[in-house]
Parts: sequence; C-alpha cells; structure tokens
Amino acid sequence: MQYCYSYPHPAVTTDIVIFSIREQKLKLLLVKRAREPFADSWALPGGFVGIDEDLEACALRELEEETGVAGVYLEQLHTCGSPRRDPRERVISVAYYSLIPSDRLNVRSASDAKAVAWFTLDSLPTMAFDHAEIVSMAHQRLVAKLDYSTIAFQFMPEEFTLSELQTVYEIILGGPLDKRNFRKRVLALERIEKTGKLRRNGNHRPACLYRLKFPGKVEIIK
Amino acid sequence: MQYCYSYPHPAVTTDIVIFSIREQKLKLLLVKRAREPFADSWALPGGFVGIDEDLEACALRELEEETGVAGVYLEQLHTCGSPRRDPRERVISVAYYSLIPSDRLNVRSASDAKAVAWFTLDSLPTMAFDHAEIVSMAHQRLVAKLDYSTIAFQFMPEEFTLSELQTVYEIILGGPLDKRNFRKRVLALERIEKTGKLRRNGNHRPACLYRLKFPGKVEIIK
DNA sequence: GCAAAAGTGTTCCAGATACACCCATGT
DNA sequence: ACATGGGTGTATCTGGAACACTTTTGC
Repeated sequence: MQYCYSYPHPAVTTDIVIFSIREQKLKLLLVKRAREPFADSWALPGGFVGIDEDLEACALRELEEETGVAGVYLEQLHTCGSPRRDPRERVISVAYYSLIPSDRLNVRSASDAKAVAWFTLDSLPTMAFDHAEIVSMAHQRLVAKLDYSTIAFQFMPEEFTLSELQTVYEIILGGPLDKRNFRKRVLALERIEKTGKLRRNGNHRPACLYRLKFPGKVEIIK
Repeated sequence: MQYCYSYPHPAVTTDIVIFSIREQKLKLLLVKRAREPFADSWALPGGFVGIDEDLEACALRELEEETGVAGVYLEQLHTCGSPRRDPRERVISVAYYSLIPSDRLNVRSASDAKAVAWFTLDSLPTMAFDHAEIVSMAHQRLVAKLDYSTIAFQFMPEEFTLSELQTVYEIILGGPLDKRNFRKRVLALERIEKTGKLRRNGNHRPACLYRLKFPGKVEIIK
C-alpha cells in the first residue's frame, strides 16, 4: 500500500521526556533502540503520529506503551524540525515532557523487546538524534516551572508528607531548603490538604499525610 | 509528480502571529485567504514547510513574504495538530510569534494579491482554522513575557525615548504605570543606554534617546 | 509666562529570608 | 533516656509600590 501526495510530506513523531523521582534522584526514562538508525543507542520514547491521531494522544499512547502508566501530567515542550535530524527522511518531532509520581513503579521492563532504563541527568548516555537537546530543554523548563507553578506536585503519590514534598523540591533544585519557610509557602498555596492519616516510619514522630486538592491540575502561582 | 510513502504522512505548516504597536495599539497582522478552505476568511500568515526547509526558516520566509521585514524576533509558540483542523488533509501547524518594531512600516500591502491588514486584539474578525486559539495563546505568552523578560524591547525602533518604551508597556499591559518606578526598573536592567542625542518633539523639554545594548537579544530577568 | 512632556528620590509595605527549639515515636 | 525526623513562630531584610515637584522647551 502506498500513500501518495502531489508534494513531499515530512513524517511527524512525538518524543517524550519522562521525569520521575527514583532513589532520591531526578531521573528520566530512555529506551534502547533496536533498529537503525542509531541502533543500540539510547533514545527518548516516542514514535510516529497516526494519521488520525491527535499529537497529545500520540504522546500519551507512547507513554503508556513504554511505562504502563496513564493519566499523568503531560505538556508540550518544543517542536524540532531540522531537515537532517533523521537520516532516513525528513522527520519533524513534537517533544513533550511528562512527570510521573514516584509510586508508579510498574514501568514495563521491556514492552516490545526494547531495553528501558532510568538515568540521572548527570549520567546520561550518548543519545540518538537531537534528543540530548530536547532533554536539556525539558530540564530547564521543569526547573523554571518549579518556581512559578505547582508542577512539582505531579511527582507526588496520592498521599505524601510535607518532608517528602520538600525533598522533591530539594532534589530538583539541587540544594537544601528551609523547612519552616517551605511549609509556610506550600501551605499558603492552599492546593494540598491533610488526609487526617499519619505515617509512622521509624523511631520518630509520625508525619501528617497530605493529598492534592486538585490532582492533575497544574497552576501558575505568584 | 507524486511523492509516495509506505504509510500516510501529514502536511506540516508554520503560522505566525505578527505583533506590532501601531497607532498606540497592540495589533496583529492577518491575511485574507484567497483560496478554499476558508476562502475570504482572515487567517494568520503561514504556509507549508519545504521538505528541506528548517521550521524557523519557513516562519521567517513567510514573515518576510507577508511583511517585507527580516531580522525580527521570532519564537516558537505551540504546535497544533488536531486531526480535523484542516478539512483538506491532516495538517500539523507549528505556530510562531513575532514582534515587529513600530518603525518597520514597509509592510507590503498585498505581496501575492492577498489582502493584508492590522487588527487590534479586541476587534479581531472570525478567523480560519484554529487561528483564534493560536492568537489567544500568543497574546497570553506575550503578556507573561513582559514580566520576566526583555521581550518588549523588540517592539522598539533603533532609537527611542523612555516615555515611548513606557507607552509600549502600558499598551500591552492595558493600564498606566508609574513613571519613576518604570524608569528605575528598566534602567536597572542595564540593557539600554543613552545615545547622547535628544529628541525635540513639541512645546516641551526634549527627551534623551536610548538604544538597546544587545539588539535582538531577549533575556530572562529576575 | 504658560502649557506640556521630561526628568528625578524617598517613604512605606509586603513578602521572602534567616533562624532554634519542642514533640512524638521506636528501641 | 536517647536518637530520629516532625512540627512550629518571630525578627529582619529587601524589592516593589505609592507619591509630587522641578526642568526644558515652543508658543
């Protein structure tokens, strides 16, 4: 079967930068390419957009195929279309990034026989295509959004403690935060509430558990 | 001549939201479509991406074709790819927005027989495709960027007065600003400098002229 | 000398920052 | 009783907001 046009058409893909907090580090998910080009290189999960498929739907589908998770935060990042970024044909890629709560551990190890692994940002392998650039943009955007949005909440499981939330901010920002100021600020947002439950975790006072008032909703603050 | 692929490919276009300050208003440039679909509707300037053409190069080309201006600020906004946004075939559009200095008046009235006109944001005509959404996103982005970047400087001609710059901010933000606070803030950025020249403009004290220290460069501030 | 825009500093307030101790639990 | 992380309030600092008069020119 052939699909013919009176002028040349590019192919269009989506690629997804999938962030999560794992083992107290900010990590992202890469897949090992099975086929040429860049066979055996690591790359962002992604794939071709179906001819009747919405761009975001495509990204969500790829996300679920690679990680087995659905219903997570997804945002469009940038569209890369340099004419020679793919040696096969002209490919324009719409990049998305996604934040996955730490408790969604059921990442399929190898959905369609591809190796899948989490990498920290400071130990990234050489990546296929222009994926290193995309990752860099996504990271910048994530860090910027911590400041002026509630995006970090998307890393949290359904119930979490304020200390856990603070740790997430500290991991992404790369430095310690003052506990009292952090709590004051985050509670003043009025976007989280106590569940009433406590978490007993070790030889110390149990922590109050919180939940998001508006799960899935990322708001601009300030 | 036919171009054939083993699976269906979408078409890709760029569309450009062209902002400028004209007659003390924030306006944007629209073109009247000559052909179907949406013949005689107003639409954003834009067109198909050449198979070997970079996305940004395509936007710049369209921009120059419609306005006759080159070397202006251009930024990628969003990629729209809803499957039914164009009735002809699947078209994915990479939207850009652009800021044009007020003195670049040489907008070609009708480059290729199309009507071209400037519209204020509160008197926009019904627009083709999803262009109204794109305009709305571009406007939001512009307003947001005023706050945390030096983007507004891109509306200025080579030489300008502080009052003119303040007027640009007031027009976009839609309200008056305090003159002393405005000057303090904008000079503290250290991105503009006196040319040494004065502008005599009426029955009053002449104003110092300023120029950008880094023309074309938009920086994040704060 | 009068009208009209250019230019210039200080006070005040709110939001961010710095900082230290008691609490509840497990061993 | 002690070790461990959980939880809380106040003083200070800093950047933004409010605000009014003098200067230079053209008529």
